[in-house]
Amino acid sequence: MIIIKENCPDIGGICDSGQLFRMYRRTDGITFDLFAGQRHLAVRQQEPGGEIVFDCTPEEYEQYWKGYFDLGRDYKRIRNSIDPTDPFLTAAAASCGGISVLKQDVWETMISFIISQQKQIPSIRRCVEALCERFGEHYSDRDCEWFGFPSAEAIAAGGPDGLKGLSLGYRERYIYETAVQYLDHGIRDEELYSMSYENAKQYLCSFSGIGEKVANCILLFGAGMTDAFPIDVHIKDILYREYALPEEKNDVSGRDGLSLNRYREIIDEHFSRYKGAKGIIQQWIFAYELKKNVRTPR
DNA sequence: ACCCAGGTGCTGC
DNA sequence: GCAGCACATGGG
Repeated sequence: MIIIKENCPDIGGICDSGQLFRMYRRTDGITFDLFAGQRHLAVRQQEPGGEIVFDCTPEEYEQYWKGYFDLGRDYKRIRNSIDPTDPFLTAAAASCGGISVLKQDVWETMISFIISQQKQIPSIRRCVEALCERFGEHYSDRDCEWFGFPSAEAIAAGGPDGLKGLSLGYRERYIYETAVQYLDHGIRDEELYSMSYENAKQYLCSFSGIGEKVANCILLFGAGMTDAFPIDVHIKDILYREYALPEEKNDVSGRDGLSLNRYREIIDEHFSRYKGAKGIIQQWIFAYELKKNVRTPR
């Protein structure tokens, strides 16, 4: 058991944040089961931001989970740096500023976010879990049974048709091809960490089914590149609604009325001041938007 | 029946 | 460079 008392992230908020897909809330509402790579971790937290209990050894904590939850970063400083004249961001940080950006396994993040495209989060969770059941190794500890995240070897060995029946749709081909490509030219996670943002993004985009948005998710949630800023439909909704100019909103109908480069411009204008934490801010406004849309948006 | 989801790749200009 | 389109599957 490891107990953290100071500067604790919001574990429930992380569970619902959409940056990972294999974390589950138990029926007691305060215990969470997290599956990452081949590992299982039980975490308990009575209230958001309160004391955290990790069910693991000190070695496992120091070696893996501490970095995984990004506990070495001063999140309070980031919250305090927020522009008080920005009402949306101020509200988002008040509601979701306890969410830390995770450092997940790169391969797992690649496949998870290839699956994520054109899917809602509950559906992504089911697909990732089904993939683990088919190709992952089986494990158990004293209170849990689970499947580890499958290796590239396992997926490639299944062949092009090995992914059928998992509701992956057109992403089947992307996943199989990426597994084969990864065996051919995949690099170690540490090598990716040491690359420049641009080179790392270019490398990731060389895989089938990984484009600009998914690459940014991998860099943010898997490589610790905290200035990566994935632009998805929810972020577009936010930027259009909260930050676009009234004139330009007059001309067009909705989020698709603005070009991708215009969105990049808006991000530059309002978020570049948070250098080193731009992606963390992205995660906070994304999670805040999800939370607000808890029932039938539009 | 219709629209949408943490998009990507391909075509044609 | 950018717009337009096909690509599966499930939910509202």
